[in-house]
Amino acid sequence: MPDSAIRPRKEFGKTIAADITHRLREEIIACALPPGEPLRFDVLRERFGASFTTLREALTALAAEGLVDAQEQRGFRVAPVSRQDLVEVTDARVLIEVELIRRAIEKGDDDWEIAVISTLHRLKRIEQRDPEHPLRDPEWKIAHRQFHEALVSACGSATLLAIRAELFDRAERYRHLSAGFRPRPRDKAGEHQAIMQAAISRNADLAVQLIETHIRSTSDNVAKYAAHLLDAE
Amino acid sequence: MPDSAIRPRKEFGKTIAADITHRLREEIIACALPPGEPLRFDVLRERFGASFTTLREALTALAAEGLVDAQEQRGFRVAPVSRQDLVEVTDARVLIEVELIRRAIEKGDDDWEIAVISTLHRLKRIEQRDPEHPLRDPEWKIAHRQFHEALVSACGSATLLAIRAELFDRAERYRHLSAGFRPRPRDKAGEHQAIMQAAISRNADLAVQLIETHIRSTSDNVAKYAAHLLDAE
DNA sequence: CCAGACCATATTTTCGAAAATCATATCGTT
DNA sequence: AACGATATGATTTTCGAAAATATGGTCTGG
Repeated sequence: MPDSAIRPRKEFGKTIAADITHRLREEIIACALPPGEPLRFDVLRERFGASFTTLREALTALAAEGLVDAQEQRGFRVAPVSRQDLVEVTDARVLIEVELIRRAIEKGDDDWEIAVISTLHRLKRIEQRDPEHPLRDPEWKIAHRQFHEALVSACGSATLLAIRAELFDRAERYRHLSAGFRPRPRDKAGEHQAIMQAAISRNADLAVQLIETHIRSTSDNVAKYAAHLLDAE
Repeated sequence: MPDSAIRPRKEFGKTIAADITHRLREEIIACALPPGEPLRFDVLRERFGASFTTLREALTALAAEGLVDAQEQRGFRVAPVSRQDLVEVTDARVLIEVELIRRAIEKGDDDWEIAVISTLHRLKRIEQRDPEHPLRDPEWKIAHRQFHEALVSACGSATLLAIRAELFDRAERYRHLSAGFRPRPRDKAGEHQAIMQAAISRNADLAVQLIETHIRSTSDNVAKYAAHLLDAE
């Protein structure tokens, strides 16, 4: 699926508003639209080719997700970043993800195991192609997300999965923020492998501990290498 | 502030869209708009006196909160209720509220104690006026919400407070759903008093246990007395 | 030189018409 | 009668103009 091809007006079956919401979300997470950036309608109108009201709907939805900051009567801007927000997002992620991993390990069936194993396999394959800059590869991003999603998918709560997904997005934006300044990725491949093994062997305590470390060390890395961006705002 | 007076076009400083979002949220939580009800624009347009696009923005925001169900190309409807959803909301609330109570008890200062005590006092005063039907009194609803909000307000995480608030709204809708069929309110006054005392005396374990019981028994009550509504859909 | 009022411009917000899409009824064919 | 295609009406979705509001600069009086 060549994304460079001319993009159809909208994806099949979807409203334009939903499509714009999706594209805006991607750009904000990737920091193509940097934190704090004012989102003026003229500019967005040109960039996304949609009308005022359609854009407004998309921005409102993203504001509810915490990726956009709505300032009444004064427009929208990309949600600013801060050290405090990074800490809150990290904390909330640990709280929820830990619980979901426990539930998934308890409830997961054969399909769950297969999903965990196959998404990790796919992730490793992509990492082999370009071991230096995984975060820049959009396929790696998708595969990484899908692996972590597969891990908790069997938890049994759509409500908590939706909350988890929002927090994951907000955290991923911080990862992108520091991506350009980080010297080298840690041994993520090894961490993911260990998490998978703990999950499949139903060792909940170990899986929980690994996940917590995984989340917190990523966050620490961001705080370290994006420090100048976090203190500026 | 007589709400029966002619409502101004919109509240001061707010956009019409934000105002409509607020009013729609209230009506959905109160089950004035019953679960599953289709939300057609003609009807809403007449009821709320706003245009298509403004309503659409409000509905999109509420969809992100889980109170409205957006069906692509086929409009919106009030989010349906189900036994499964009630269980998920209850579970998620316990997980988060328990954590927030712990943090608030650890971090709460004098202002927090004062807020907890005074919101409970206000709640008890309102209950004295009409001990039979507290849920029908809109002032009781507000006071009840403010007491529970005060309890966790000192937790230090705006992110988790926002998530908690959404879950509280969704749970309140279920309370309203069963309100008409419940024979008698339990001794809520006593429960709130006990929670307050545990919190103020910094007995985190006790407070956590009381809150969990409080949430779960409310949920059980809903499941019992609104059973016919939960299985229908 | 500063503070406040005023105007002009930029930007957001709202509206209803028009286009797109879906649901339903009707008809023709097997 | 059953089925599929098609037309018709109902409903949602999108658009750009128009109204409302904020912003920034200029002028005036102290």
